[in-house]
Amino acid sequence: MFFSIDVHSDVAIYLQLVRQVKFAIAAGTIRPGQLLPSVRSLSNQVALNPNTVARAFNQLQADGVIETLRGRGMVVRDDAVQLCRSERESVLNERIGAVLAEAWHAGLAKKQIKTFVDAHLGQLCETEPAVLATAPVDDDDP
Amino acid sequence: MFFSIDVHSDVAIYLQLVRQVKFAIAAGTIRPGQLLPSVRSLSNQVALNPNTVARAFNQLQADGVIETLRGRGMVVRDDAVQLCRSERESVLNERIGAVLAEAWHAGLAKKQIKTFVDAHLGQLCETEPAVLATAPVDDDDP
Amino acid sequence: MFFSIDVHSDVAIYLQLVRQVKFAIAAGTIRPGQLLPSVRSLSNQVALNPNTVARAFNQLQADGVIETLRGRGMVVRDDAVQLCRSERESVLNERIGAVLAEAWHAGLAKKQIKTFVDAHLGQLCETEPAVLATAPVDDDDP
Amino acid sequence: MFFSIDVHSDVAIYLQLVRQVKFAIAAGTIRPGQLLPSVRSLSNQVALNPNTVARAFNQLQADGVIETLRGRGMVVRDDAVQLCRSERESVLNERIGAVLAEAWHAGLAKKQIKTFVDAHLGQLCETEPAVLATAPVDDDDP
DNA sequence: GTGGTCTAGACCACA
DNA sequence: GTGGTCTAGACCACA
Repeated sequence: MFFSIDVHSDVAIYLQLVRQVKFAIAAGTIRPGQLLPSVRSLSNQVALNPNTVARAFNQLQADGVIETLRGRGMVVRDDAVQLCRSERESVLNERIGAVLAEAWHAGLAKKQIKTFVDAHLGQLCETEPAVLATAPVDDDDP
Repeated sequence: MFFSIDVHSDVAIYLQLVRQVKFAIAAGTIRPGQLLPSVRSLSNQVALNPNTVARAFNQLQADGVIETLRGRGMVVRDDAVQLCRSERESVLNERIGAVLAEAWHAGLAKKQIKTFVDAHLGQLCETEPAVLATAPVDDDDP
Repeated sequence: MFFSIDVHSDVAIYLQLVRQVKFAIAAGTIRPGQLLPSVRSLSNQVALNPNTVARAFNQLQADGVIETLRGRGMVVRDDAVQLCRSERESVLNERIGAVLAEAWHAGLAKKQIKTFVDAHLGQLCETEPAVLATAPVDDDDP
Repeated sequence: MFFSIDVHSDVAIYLQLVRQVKFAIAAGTIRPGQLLPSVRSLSNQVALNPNTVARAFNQLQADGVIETLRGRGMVVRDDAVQLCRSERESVLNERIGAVLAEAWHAGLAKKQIKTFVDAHLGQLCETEPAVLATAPVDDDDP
């Protein structure tokens, strides 16, 4: 389980962790029932203060993605996959809509916007979709 | 000169002001040589803390979009139009690219992303591009 | 706005704050649109670390009860009253049910349980319901 | 000897064990002189950490409910029945009082509280009090 | 070993 | 002035 933290990002570190865990669950890289690394071990691994990691786990718990097993650790909930998947889609869909609407209201022509979009989509095509796409998961996966 | 501020947005209020001014200049709604309202009057009009408005004006000045006319106020610079236009395009292009890349890295299929984009673009088509399109400006305008 | 914290309680301090704010909103002591005391002032008032107060506010925000106004503070949301009221009722109803069920499963006779309940309800009758009952609020209160 | 452990409960597992043993003794399901299963066998049976079971037994011993028979194991003490019964009543009585007082202080009307109580008591009536009622015990039993 | 809570103090953007 | 984030370190119950 690998996480890449960008301390210079404008997104809070603990939120970067939250997002990455959710996306990993949506992609099937992390599975229900799986025990997450402990706060201490993960904070060592990513060189963060344990409180920061704990805050991320706290958020994930509040979001219904993981739950704590007393004295054992945090485990991914059974219904986390569908939760994370639908959240992923709706969040990204909204964000795409917001950006396009902003461009439109800023006065960009629709044709211009389309040109931008196609250029970016073309670039994405060249690189493979990283870990996530290599692990498409069916719910009835072994 | 109308501004719509969303206090619930995750974008700082002063940045919302900056962005709207720049976009209005790019679209020709605000023109070079035009005198901006004073900090005091504008802060009254949009019910904002004067500090917030002043900060926005400072930012616009630092970005080379407006300049002070001694004793008269802030005025839009002659070269602001091309500045704002090119910034508008590059900023929006970058933002579009970032969102699409995020969706891609989150594991969304390219086809899925395209579906989202097309749906949003379709909706935009229905509404006219507001004030901005009604004031198309040539670069050699003032 | 007064809060009473019991540091010896088995309920976490920040949760005591959360609960008291919610109940005060449900009772009408704190109203929508009202600005909560700042983290710093409240932490001084109740002699707690600011982080602890911030954590409570954070929880309240996550629960949709309050929202932050950038640079101004935390404000009670418009829909907080009905939220807190329904939560108050459901939470307490559940807790009552749980205790009665526990007593029942522990082998207490129903008659015995009723005796206990009536004795306690009788005692409650003697004391007035504190601040809360003296401030029954209609939504269309001035 | 059956125990039902809820790992999601906010009550510590070892305390769930302690409570269930005490209630079973109060109800006569477990009787004085009876040998409890060993820590090892019980931890296997209920799939718990042996430490957890041992901790429960320690607590029961500290509470004077069970005692060690050298080389044979833990046995229920002769005076455990009256101990558990009186504790059962006082504990449950206190807990009922606490919940009702909380509801009262939260601003619920007394009438409302009564409605909740009666609804729950009604439901309890429908189901028979499980194992416990089938084993009514006299105090001078063993 | 595990997570939960609390304190203390720093730095930041924002209004 | 406001809240948000992060670090550092302590103590606790629990398994």
